[in-house]
Amino acid sequence: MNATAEPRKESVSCPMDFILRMLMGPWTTYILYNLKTHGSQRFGELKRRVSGVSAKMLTERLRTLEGAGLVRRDYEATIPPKVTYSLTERGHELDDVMGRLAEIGMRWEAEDAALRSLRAVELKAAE
Amino acid sequence: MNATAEPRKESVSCPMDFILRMLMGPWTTYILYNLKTHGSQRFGELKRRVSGVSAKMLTERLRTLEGAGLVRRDYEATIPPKVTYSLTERGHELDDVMGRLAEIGMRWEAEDAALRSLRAVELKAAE
DNA sequence: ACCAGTAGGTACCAATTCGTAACTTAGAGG
DNA sequence: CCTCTAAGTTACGAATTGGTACCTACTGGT
Repeated sequence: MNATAEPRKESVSCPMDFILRMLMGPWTTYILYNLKTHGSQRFGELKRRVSGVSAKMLTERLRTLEGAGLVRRDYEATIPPKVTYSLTERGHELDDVMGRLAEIGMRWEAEDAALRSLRAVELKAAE
Repeated sequence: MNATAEPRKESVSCPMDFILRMLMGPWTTYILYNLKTHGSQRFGELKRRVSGVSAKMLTERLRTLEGAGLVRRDYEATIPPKVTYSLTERGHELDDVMGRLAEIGMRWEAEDAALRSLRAVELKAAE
């Protein structure tokens, strides 16, 4: 975390920042989640599963993930081309952290929901 | 994600997506890191530490973090107003995960650097 | 002949994002 | 009286982003 005045843009420094920027790109979590739970998949298959994503975005995200070594791309130049994506070893290194994040996220969501309904009850009682 | 009428919002709702979207906002990791390592701080202090951030962004990020319950905002209406920010309990729940992420990020960075220099050496040897 | 599917690439377009600059409030110091 | 400060808020504007539409090449179905 360098202190002094720098055009921060490319003076990366925080390793968390880099990795989070990767994980959090538009559809990234959905893509990684699908690759993790459904295993190796073709482009179209993945696109259908991550419903709503455009081909452009999916391609771009997959290329980025490939560049970071999280995803492997296997290209078969058969006549309808067949491209298969899967998680690499490195991709699987995130399983643990992602699991914890998901767990925390769900817990917070539940806590917040409980708080909200509690407040709703109090409001009703106050009437 | 975005605008156009999505079927997605409530159907899948990856809890990780929510939490990552929070963590990854523009300056968020720097802010959380600073609050964690330097403890409770005033706005200006924080702004100086997270060098490069604009007041607008910092305010917006802090408000979001406050809304998510990760950060506490203590406002003293003294004449030059004094506003102090600190991590909440919930904010500290991320310490562990953030640490792991940072560790993984640094390891990957080191691995990549090693690979690059290895390749550089090979290139030189091939000449 | 025409359409669909496979895995994209490219051009364009609208919306969102983020930075900059100016304004605020009220007291303290000169 | 004038300016400075802290912690913002608001308005404006440029840049980035992500979607849509259209393009490739090839084959199998009707």
